[in-house]
Amino acid sequence: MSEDAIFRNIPQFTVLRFARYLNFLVNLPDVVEEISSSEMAGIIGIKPTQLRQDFFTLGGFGRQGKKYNVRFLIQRLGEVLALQQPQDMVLAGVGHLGQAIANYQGFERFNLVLKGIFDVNPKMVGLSIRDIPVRDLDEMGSYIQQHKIRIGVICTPHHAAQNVCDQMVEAGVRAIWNFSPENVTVPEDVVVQNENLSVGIMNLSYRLNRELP
Amino acid sequence: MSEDAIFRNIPQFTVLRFARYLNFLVNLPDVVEEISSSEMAGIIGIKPTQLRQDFFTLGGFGRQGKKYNVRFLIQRLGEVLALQQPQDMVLAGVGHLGQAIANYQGFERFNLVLKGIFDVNPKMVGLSIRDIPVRDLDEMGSYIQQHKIRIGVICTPHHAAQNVCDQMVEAGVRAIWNFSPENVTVPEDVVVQNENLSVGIMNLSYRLNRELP
DNA sequence: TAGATTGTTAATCGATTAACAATC
DNA sequence: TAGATTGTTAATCGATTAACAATC
Repeated sequence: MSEDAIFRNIPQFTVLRFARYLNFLVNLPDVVEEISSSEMAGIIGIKPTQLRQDFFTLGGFGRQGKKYNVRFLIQRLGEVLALQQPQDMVLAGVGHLGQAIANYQGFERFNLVLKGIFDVNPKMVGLSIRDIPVRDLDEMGSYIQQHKIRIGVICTPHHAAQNVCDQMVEAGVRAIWNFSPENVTVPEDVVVQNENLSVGIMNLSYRLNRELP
Repeated sequence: MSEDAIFRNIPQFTVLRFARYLNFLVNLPDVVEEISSSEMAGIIGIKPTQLRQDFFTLGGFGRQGKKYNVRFLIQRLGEVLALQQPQDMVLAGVGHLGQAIANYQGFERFNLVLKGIFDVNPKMVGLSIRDIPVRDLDEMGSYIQQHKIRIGVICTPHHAAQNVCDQMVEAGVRAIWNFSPENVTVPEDVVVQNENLSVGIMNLSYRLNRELP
């Protein structure tokens, strides 16, 4: 069985939790060298058994009787989530949300690097965000091709989202991270992750009003 | 059976999809008066059967042989998600992400109204975002009590998140929407929704590199 | 050895899908 | 009536949990 084979068919909710585990682990103080399934699960808010079952999909991350080694865990989860090699991203739409994403420091720690920023607004074009120049949207396609970018972030308003998405895909992007409220559609060989902010707050409203005693 | 009773015990993934349905529906052009389960499911990217099963948890939203009425759907989903009455929010942390959330226009459409904005940085205090003054964090507790705010949004850096969360809960907040990478902990009678941005992009990285052909 | 801990299987629980009846 | 559509049950599928063996 190839290395790659064991990465296939991990349950989708397990992948999501892998990301949460990794995020938790990298934020741990350096002095913490090992951690048990129950400590970790407790803080994240799940059952220890679920965490161990998750790790079991990959053949187990530890040894019976011993806690998990934090550095090993971080390294292995990064491998599973394909974060070992740097991956470049472009971002379109420099509104408030686009600026916030472009300024977010957290991605580089996972080898995700924002390379190009694009907007249609001439007032924005020419400015820089963290030393990355904002370019005209017309240049996006050729930039993506030239730099072989595979990840595109959409922060445009609703009405522009599908068009920008199409341009990204046309130019070679294979993963779309969509922050607009629009449900963009893509070909089968492209993945989309919708990060619609309203969904989160509506879910919270339900839980606050309907689940709480 | 009381009106409220039928809102209890809706499967958690169904609630999340209710939010997605509602978001989709409010973005529809006004001329669209009715829509079928297969049209809607196709655009959202799920099976029509799942959508109908979701609606069935509430006793069904339509009638056999007829498409769904868009206005009725919007009204009913708003009811289920407890968005009928306006709900006030406070936000702490006016970094890039905090500013983006404070400027986001999309929430008001769901009756979610940002009332108070707070930060520790004296350079920020006194400024206004969309006519809402930024106040000193020290004033947050009494503001929450005075205005009986039940929803708190955390956009602070990692190290301040738990402290800010505690202050919010202490003052009476019952729902925390947390955008910091920290896993904040709350008492049992408070709900938290973590909106960690890194989790989304890590999941996308997995799907791009491990699931795509 | 005793206690703590993870690995692993099997049981349970919940979510999704298929099928078709009911209705327009 | 025929075709389109949703309502609803039952079957399937997948995710979570419990239990305990294995190991340190």
